[in-house]
Amino acid sequence: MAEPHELREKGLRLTPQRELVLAAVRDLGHATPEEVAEKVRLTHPGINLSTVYRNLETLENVGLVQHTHLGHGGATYHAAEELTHLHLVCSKCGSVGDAPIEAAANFVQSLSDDYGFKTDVSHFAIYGLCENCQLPL
Amino acid sequence: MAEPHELREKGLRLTPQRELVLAAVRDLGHATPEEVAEKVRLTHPGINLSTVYRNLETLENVGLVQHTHLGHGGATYHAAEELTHLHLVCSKCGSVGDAPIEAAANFVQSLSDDYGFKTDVSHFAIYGLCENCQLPL
DNA sequence: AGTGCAACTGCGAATTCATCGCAATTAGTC
DNA sequence: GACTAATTGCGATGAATTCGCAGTTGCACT
Repeated sequence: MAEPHELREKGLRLTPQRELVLAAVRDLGHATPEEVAEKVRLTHPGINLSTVYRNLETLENVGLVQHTHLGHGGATYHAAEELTHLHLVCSKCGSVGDAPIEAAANFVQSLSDDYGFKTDVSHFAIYGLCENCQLPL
Repeated sequence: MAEPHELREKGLRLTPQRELVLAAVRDLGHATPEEVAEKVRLTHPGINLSTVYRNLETLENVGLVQHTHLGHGGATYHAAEELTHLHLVCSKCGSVGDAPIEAAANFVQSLSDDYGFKTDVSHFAIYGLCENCQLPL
């Protein structure tokens, strides 16, 4: 069959490290580079952190993964196909909740209509207080 | 008269550095700590970066300034009274556009109704493509 | 299967950004 | 004018990310 691997289709070389990084991102949902490295090390202990960073960047360039800024400093990565939700980041407890993308549809539309701004929903993070953290102390 | 200084009203000591940091944030609209330091150095060359960081933190604690994450790593600070707009951050050119908060009112409301999530509009950054960067190459 | 080249990896060093400890200074109080 | 605690400067420290380079390895082409 010689079904070409998805990485090869993107013009990338197929290395164990690269496959594992992609798999880790898919498994983890969203994860920091550090977490990805940790996951990869389960099956490939020697992998270097630089390699993880470089592969995340490469995979992002070909559109297989994407990153989001969920607050503080670090970026978190997720698989590109998994763009079915918004991230609701709690500024207090740091939890990351989900909401369907449709919840933002009207908002996105009106930003486009009124300001010519095309909101990139995939790079979208929403800050606030989650339900739990609103409870009285 | 003896009109007490706004900083003293908040229980803070009135130092030249602190005043200048606050003034810089107000002048600059939004700025990184580094940019604030640069601005302050125009009139107070010796100011230390740590002092800027500490004062930004202090001023944030008493509610005179706030910070937002506009993307990459760094936080940007703005005066608290200037919370009248959303930040539309262009992922390509990095420009930061404005839109009135009301543009998000429905969206915020529905997140609250449907998910119990209280969106903190002041800490809100919206990623996407600005009008210019949508133009054909 | 063997060869060659460019892409990729590992590793350590270098950068960048933010925080911390401590001694000297200084604002505000009496 | 003197006292005390807050604040500053400065250098060290720490975390996160990037970079240079030499060695390795995928894969295209015999």
